[in-house]
Amino acid sequence: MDNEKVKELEFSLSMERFIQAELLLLLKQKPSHGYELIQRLNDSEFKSAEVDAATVYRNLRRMDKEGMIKSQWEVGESGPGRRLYKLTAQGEEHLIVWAQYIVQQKIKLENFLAAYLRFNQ
Amino acid sequence: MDNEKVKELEFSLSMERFIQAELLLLLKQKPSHGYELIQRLNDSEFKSAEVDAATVYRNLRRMDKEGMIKSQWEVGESGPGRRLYKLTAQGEEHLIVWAQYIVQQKIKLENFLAAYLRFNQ
DNA sequence: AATACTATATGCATGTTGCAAATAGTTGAG
DNA sequence: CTCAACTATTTGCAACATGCATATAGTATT
Repeated sequence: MDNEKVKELEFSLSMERFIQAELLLLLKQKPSHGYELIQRLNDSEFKSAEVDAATVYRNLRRMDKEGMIKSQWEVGESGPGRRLYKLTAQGEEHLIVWAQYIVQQKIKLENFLAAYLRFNQ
Repeated sequence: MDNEKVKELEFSLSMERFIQAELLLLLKQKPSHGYELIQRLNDSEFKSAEVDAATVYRNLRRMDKEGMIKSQWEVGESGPGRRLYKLTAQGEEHLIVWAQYIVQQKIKLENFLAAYLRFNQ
């Protein structure tokens, strides 16, 4: 476990940018564009509330700039142009860090719930 | 499960105010003041990084104002004055909602990890 | 021509955090 | 006695992420 990198995430994030992890995973499964990712997010098992489109587009642009994903403008046969995103090698590594971080967060929640239940019975 | 109330939390929080849940639980276990709560948080099983004092004090004041906890100024035999916090009935209810919310978040993380592992093997 | 759907981007107010710094009483070391 | 360290709380500020609303624009349907 690369605890150093998990620490880096810990530093600036709580659970806020969880959407990034979701997007990276979806893009690992298959390249996609923003609009489609929004639909896939709303279908996926790991969603809670309806996602906000602006948040998705903004996070995609950020990850693009940071090199985790790369985009390519597509003028399809129909509909407006769209930006097709693909996961990069760097993004794949980042997803691993995310997974480690999420494991830790899950443990944290479990510890909380254990303490909560222990005290409630 | 009171999904309406869990929804309310969902609305404005991601995982940011998780510290509130931790504080409510600690105060349910026993009344405490801010400085002590910081130490208890750093000892507790459900902590991740070192907690920031300002964040603790601010959240305590907020929850005080909102009626989830109530404070009482104490001039001890030694050391500077301190604010002793106790959990209120309303706070106890709120903690239940938090626990429900945390269960949901935990499931969300598990679903993510399941999808991640499924795709990685 | 009007409406709906696909598709992306941006502005703005709001809320939370971390760090730093201010304040202040108490205790212990030299 | 004085300086440092510890207990204890508060406030200011910049940074950041989000949600909602809005703008833009191409395409398809009625």
